[in-house]
Amino acid sequence: MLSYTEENYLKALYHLMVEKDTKPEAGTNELAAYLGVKPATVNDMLKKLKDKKLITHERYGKIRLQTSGRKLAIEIVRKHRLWETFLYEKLDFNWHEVHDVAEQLEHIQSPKLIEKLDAFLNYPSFDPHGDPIPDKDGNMPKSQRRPLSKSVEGCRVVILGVSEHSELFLNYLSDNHIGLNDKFTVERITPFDETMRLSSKKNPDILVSNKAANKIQVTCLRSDCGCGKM
Amino acid sequence: MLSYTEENYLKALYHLMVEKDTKPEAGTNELAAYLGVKPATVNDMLKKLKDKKLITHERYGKIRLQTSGRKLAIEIVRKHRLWETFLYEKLDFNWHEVHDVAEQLEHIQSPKLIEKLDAFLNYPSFDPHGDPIPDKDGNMPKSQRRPLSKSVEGCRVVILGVSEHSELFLNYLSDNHIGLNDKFTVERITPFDETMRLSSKKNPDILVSNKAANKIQVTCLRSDCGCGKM
DNA sequence: TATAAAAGTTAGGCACATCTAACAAATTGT
DNA sequence: ACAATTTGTTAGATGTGCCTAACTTTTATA
Ligand SMILES: [Mn+2]
Ligand SMILES: [Mn+2]
Ligand SMILES: [Mn+2]
Ligand SMILES: [Mn+2]
Repeated sequence: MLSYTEENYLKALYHLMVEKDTKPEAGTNELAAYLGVKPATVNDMLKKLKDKKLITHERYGKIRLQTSGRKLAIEIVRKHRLWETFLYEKLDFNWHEVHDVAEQLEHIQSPKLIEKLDAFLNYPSFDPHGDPIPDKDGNMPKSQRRPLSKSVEGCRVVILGVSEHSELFLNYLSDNHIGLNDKFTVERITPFDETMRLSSKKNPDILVSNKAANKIQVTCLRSDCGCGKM
Repeated sequence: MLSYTEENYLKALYHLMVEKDTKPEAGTNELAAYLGVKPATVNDMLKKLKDKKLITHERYGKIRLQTSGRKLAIEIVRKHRLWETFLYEKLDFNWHEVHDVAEQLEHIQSPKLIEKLDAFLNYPSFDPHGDPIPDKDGNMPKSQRRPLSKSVEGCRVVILGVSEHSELFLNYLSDNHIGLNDKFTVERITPFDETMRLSSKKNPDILVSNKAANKIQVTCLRSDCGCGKM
C-alpha cells in the first residue's frame, strides 16, 4: 500500500515523462520543482521508491519509472480523471474547479468504488479537459486532438480539450464562450500575429490569440479544408 | 485546518458522547480503545486539541468537546453520512460496504463538494443505516425510531435503521431478507426468549432473536396496536 | 483504611515527510 | 582545460502520529 505522498510522486513522474516526448526520464530538481518541494526531500523519497522497485535511479543519474510504478501512476491518473468527470457531469462543477478536488479524491482506496463510478459515468473516455481516461487495464483511449493553431481558414472544428489547466486560462475560455464540444468555424487568421477570428452559433465573432490557440485542442470536422489532418 | 487524524479524534469523541446518554464526557482509555490506539497516543493528541480550543481537559480529568469541536465533529458526521448515501443510492453499494469507504471520503476538504452532493442526493435526512444526516447548519433530523424488540404481537412496522453497523449483523439481515424500508407484521413473540416471528410480502415467516430485534430500529405503522408508541 | 486494580501521564524513541545548510559531481561556456 | 553554473547528495533538524515502558493518580474492594 502506497502513502498519499508516494502516490503523488509516481503521478508527478508519469506526467513529467508523458509531457516530455524525448527521453522518459526526469531529474531530481525538475521533480522537486514540479511537486513544490526541495530537492533534498525528493532524494529521500527516491530511496523509498527505489526500495519498492517502482523506479530506477542511480547516484547522479536520471529517474525512470519501472513497469510497476507506471502501472500505479496510471491507476491514479484514471481515478483523478474519473472524479473530474463526476464533478463536472453530475455535480455541476465548473471547468476550472474540478482539478483541486480530484487531487484529493484520487487517493481514495477502493477498487470497487472506482469500477462503480466508471459504470455510473457510462465508461467515459475523456475527462472535462479532454484528457484521456485510462481503462481499468491501463489502456489510454486515442484521439486525434491537435492545437487549434494548426487549423487553417475555413476549417470547421470542435473543441476536444485544453493542454493547460490553470484557472486563468479556463476562465478566459469561459468568458469567451469557448467550451468543451463547442463547434467553431475559423473565419480568418491575421497573417502578422496569427490571431484567429472564429464564429459559432452562440457568438459570431471571437478573437483568439495564437498563445491561446496553441493550448486549445480541436479536431477538424471536414476532410477537405486542407489543415493537414490525416 | 485540521489533519485527517485530528478529525477522527473529534468524530470519535462525538460518537462516544452521543452513544452515552449520561454525561457527555469521555476518558483517555475509552477513547484509545475506540480509536484502536494506545492511551499514550491519545494523551499527545489531547494536548493539541486543547491548544486549538476544541476540547476541554485537565490532568486526570474527563474529556469534553467544546462548542467549536462539536461543530466540526458534526460536519464530519454529515460528510460521512452523505457519502454513505451516495454510495448506496447512486453506486449500488451494499448496506455493509459503504462505511469503510465513507471513512476515507469524509475527510475530503471542499465545502462546495458537500453542498453539491447534498443537492444531488435530494437533501436526504437519513443515511442507509437510518442514521440522521445533519443539515449544513448542524441540525439533526428527528425520527421516532425504536427497537423492534419494543413492538408487540400484531404490530405492523417498517424498518428505519440499525443500531449496529458490523458486516456480520448487516449480512445477517440481508440473508433474512430484512432491508431498509421493508414492512413487516409481528405475528408472534415466543414468551420464554422473546424470539419474534415476522411476516412480509416477500417472506411469510422470519424468525428474529431478541438480540437482533434490539438492534433493528423500526417505526410502528398503526396507532392502535398497543406497542406503547407515542 | 490499606491494598489492589484501573485509569491516566510522562519520557524516550521511531517512521514519515519535510526543511536548511553544506558539500560533491556533472555540465556548460569561455 | 579551467572556472562557473547547474544539478544532485548528505547530514542534521523539525513536527506529526504512533509506540513501549515506567510512573502517578484515582477508584474500587477486601
Ligand atoms: Mn494528489
Ligand atoms: Mn483533467
Ligand atoms: Mn475517518
Ligand atoms: Mn451510516
